[in-house]
Amino acid sequence: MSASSSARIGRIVSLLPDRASAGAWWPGGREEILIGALLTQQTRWESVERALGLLREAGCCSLAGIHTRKQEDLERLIRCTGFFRQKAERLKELSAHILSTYGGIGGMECRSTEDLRRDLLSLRGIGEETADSMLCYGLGRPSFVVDAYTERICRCAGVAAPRKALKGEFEAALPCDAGVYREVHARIVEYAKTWCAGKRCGECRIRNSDG
DNA sequence: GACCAGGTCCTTG
DNA sequence: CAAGGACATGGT
Repeated sequence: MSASSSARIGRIVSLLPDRASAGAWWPGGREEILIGALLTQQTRWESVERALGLLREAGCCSLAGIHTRKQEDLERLIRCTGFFRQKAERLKELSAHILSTYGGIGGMECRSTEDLRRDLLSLRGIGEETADSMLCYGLGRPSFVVDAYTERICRCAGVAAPRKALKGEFEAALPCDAGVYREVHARIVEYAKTWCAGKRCGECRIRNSDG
């Protein structure tokens, strides 16, 4: 990890505008956030909100609710998020695992972030991004989330590195704080949604700034 | 109709 | 280890 990579990351962060919306960028209780983190894979957030709403109405937007409900019902409720068969199955596996291993989400509090991350990654359907989203947004742990937008913004800024490396670089460049990580990640996504897609990409201030 | 979305897993070379 | 396909719906 060179000093210059940390500086490059710092420059990217400094160029990100404040979020347009105030308040929590990823709303919901801890369990809903874990559920949403899985549902949001390769899917628009609007679809995830729709599915979370349906789960709430059905009274199963919780680990216990997911655990109890028939897989077939879950598939119907989360259908709009795509990959609904896998996701329903994986939500059930996640819920069963947390309930049996920790006795509930509260039982995760006394474990180290490293242990929790390793544990989440051992579950099917939970890769690095999803695990970090769960840790950072759901459990308040300082584990920086690197997603497709982060990778894209960094590449545009001349920082071409695999996601795993980018995670380390952001964590080295930022204070170790879950709130800071959440805010930076949120800004990256909000910025990228507007400026890193379609024809506006050419106007991107990050792409056009010199390192 | 093509292409993409806040990925992950499994199979091949 | 890199590359490619599968998983699936919904919006532009």
